[in-house]
Amino acid sequence: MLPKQTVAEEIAAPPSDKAPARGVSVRRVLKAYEQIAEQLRELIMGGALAPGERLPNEATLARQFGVSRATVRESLRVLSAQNLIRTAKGSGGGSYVTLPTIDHLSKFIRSNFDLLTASKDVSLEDFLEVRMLLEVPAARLAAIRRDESALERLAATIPDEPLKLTTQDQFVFNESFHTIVLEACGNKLLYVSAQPVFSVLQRALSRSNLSNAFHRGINDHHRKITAAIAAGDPDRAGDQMRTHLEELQPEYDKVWKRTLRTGRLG
Amino acid sequence: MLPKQTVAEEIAAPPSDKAPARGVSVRRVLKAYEQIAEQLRELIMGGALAPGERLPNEATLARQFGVSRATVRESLRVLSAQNLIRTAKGSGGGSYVTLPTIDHLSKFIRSNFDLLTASKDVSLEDFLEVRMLLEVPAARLAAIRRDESALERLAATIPDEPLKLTTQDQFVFNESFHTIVLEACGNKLLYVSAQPVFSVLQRALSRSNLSNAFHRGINDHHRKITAAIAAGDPDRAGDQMRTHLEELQPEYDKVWKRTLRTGRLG
DNA sequence: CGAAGGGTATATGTCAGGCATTTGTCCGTC
DNA sequence: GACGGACAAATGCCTGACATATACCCTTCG
Repeated sequence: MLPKQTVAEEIAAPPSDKAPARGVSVRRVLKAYEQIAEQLRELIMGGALAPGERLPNEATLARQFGVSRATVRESLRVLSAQNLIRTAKGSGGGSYVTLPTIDHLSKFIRSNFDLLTASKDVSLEDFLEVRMLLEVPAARLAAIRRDESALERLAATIPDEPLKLTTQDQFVFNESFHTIVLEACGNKLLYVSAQPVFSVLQRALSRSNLSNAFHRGINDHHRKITAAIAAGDPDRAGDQMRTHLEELQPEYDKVWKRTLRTGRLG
Repeated sequence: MLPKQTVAEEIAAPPSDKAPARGVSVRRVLKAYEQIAEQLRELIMGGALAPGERLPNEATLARQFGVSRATVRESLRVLSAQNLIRTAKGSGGGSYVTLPTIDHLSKFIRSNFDLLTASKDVSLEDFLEVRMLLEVPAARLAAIRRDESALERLAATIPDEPLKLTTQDQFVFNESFHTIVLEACGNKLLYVSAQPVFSVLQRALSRSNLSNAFHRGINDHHRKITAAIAAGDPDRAGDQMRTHLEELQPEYDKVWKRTLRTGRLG
């Protein structure tokens, strides 16, 4: 007989989707709401249901799929958790197909990266490494593709009187600066890849008490990077960003372990 | 009076979460299942509910939150769609906290990137740019951190007799090669960032008919990259990867628009 | 003594039906 | 023409019940 395995154990090591026990290929029995969600999902991904389009109402879907309304609703919750549909009450309400926005995606990735920090799979060094890989080129690209509005917004993230700000406010400025650099690089895919990485690191730092000198130093860096971008000098912008990140590293080292110990959300 | 706005219009441009209509800060009314999902989610993210831990059964949750079982279930579907819990039937069943795996995350990101290609926000150039940014350093790192097993698996992805393979099989080899390079770089965060980008591009190509000469060329590149990694020469590995990607670019150009026209899943 | 087999408790999965609430629309009134 | 109320169309949520899968225990038989 097959070795006994309780549900709890199976959940710890779930069976792979495509690896059958033996040669024959079989699929796990899918619950009704999974099948419905899957079908609707494919209709959306395949373009059969265009963004903005309205799905049939729940009662109709229930009839079409031959299930109860409760089951349909559970499927719809799955889809809406993935930002594929939105649902509204009332007349003219119903479920509408939506494309996930960059920000949805960014938020989702970030919260998952957050969880990765808790696992042993990914280390602080990994985060810093990827951040360096993405933000240095982003600064370079920003210098090449800069426009007036980006430059203005960048300048606005560097406070004139840093000493008058609380640490929390400092971090708001800080976060804005890096976000705007990523926006200014003109590549939304790069933005959405780098933003969550930065964001996780940032939040780790934001829970520590940092000296005024530290914040002054950061603002200095930011000013230099901004200047290089404004000058349209990609090499200098990249170098400045690299230096900036390298000098931050020791601070992250100090804070990281404490973050893990205190728990993820604190 | 405020301008009229129907549900459908509101869905096209949903109100920002944090931007209040006027000075006072108010929150949108949350549906019951949203509140419950949010609470449970925070318990998980905050570590109050550890991975592997079992949630109370649905009836108990319903009592605790003061709602019906159906409402609790809709919340649980949301969480399980985000891979935060898994649910099993039967005695010893219930909902167990799980951390999303790297592969879950990768898959999810990929399917969202897929949708991005359909929007006008992200272009082919953006994809190629990010891919270059990530895979070139990945090849460099792989050369530095390589180990025996990775080298073996890399070699196995380069067929000796490419002409005997179907196009589809070629792509399986192809995909394996790049995936293994990303794994061999030793940074799981880099892996999970780069894999979806690569994957989207790859699938676009895989629907076109490519010449045998093309496949031979790719295998050649792969061989050179593998050799550089095996030799532990990061500079050469990076250069070879860059060349490889640059030479692929024209092919993507040819295929991309057709992919968009035929629809995403076609 | 050990293995096989059945019973049972415990959960989730699904259904049916109904009432509450929200919201767009239509229509009548002033 | 503006205002206001009735109405229709959806989702939101509830109650109660039955179906089904599964772990665990207990009995029985080789």
